[in-house]
Amino acid sequence: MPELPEVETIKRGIAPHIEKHVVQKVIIREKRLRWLIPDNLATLMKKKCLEKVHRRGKYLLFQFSQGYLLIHLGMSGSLRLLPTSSPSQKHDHVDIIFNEDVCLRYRDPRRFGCILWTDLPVIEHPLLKNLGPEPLERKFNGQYLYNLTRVKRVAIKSCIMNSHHVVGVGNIYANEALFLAKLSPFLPVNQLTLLQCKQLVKQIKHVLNLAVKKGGTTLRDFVNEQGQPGYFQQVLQVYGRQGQPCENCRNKIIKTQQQGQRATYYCPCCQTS
DNA sequence: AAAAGGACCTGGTGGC
DNA sequence: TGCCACCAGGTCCTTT
Repeated sequence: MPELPEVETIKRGIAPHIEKHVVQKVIIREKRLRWLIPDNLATLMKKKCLEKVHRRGKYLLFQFSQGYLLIHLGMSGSLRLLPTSSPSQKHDHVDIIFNEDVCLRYRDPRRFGCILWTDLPVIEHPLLKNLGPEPLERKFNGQYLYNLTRVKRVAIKSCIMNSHHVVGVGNIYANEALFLAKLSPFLPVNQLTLLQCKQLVKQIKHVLNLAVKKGGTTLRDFVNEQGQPGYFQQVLQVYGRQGQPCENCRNKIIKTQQQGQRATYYCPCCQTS
């Protein structure tokens, strides 16, 4: 389930191998992702030079000599670099072929991801233009979070997972950051003090930076561009640890469904405010 | 207006 | 062994 660290890991892995290369061929085996892959995508991309790979939130942006390819991995998507001759398997929906040694292969069993093309300046694309700041940039700071939340009453966990407020924080890292900041996931955001906002932002940045360093989190199916897992799951403090002792106070970690939505993991002893 | 819930999708798991 | 219900989760859309 790729969150920001996983997408960043993939970006760093693939970029050196495909930047400044020209697309020779695009194979689309299944176009029914979250939205249909455009019919003319292969024509649009053929013979175009990939200038640079960017990331915005959990989106990968492939900047071509003209136009951008947008890829989102949903929760089960992966991008790997393979020799063009390697046989495709089930759920390998798209190949972007640069030469016989370099094929960028998109796999997504659950098809929650998307592959789209835009000729607009990419930040004006409807999927990107309303996104909040990048969590690792200075614009995302305690004061920003404090100002944003004065008139809202949602639970803090929902707030930081909302991509209009800050991008890239999914369920795993939201749970982890709240634990490290010693904040209850259910706390209404307008009750946060400025100090608490600063602590939470600090921990979000900390946990994301550490996860990038570890090459992401692999719970079930995340693999990097080489098909290898990440190692951040070894550092997880609460996510997936229900019934196990809190590393801080040894009380049991609790798992609940947050308003029937995503699973929330927390320590009821340490995360009290 | 904000918040909550629904929908999309498939593989893995656990119960019977 | 087989069948089935259920869960996982990112994000847009719809409903409250």
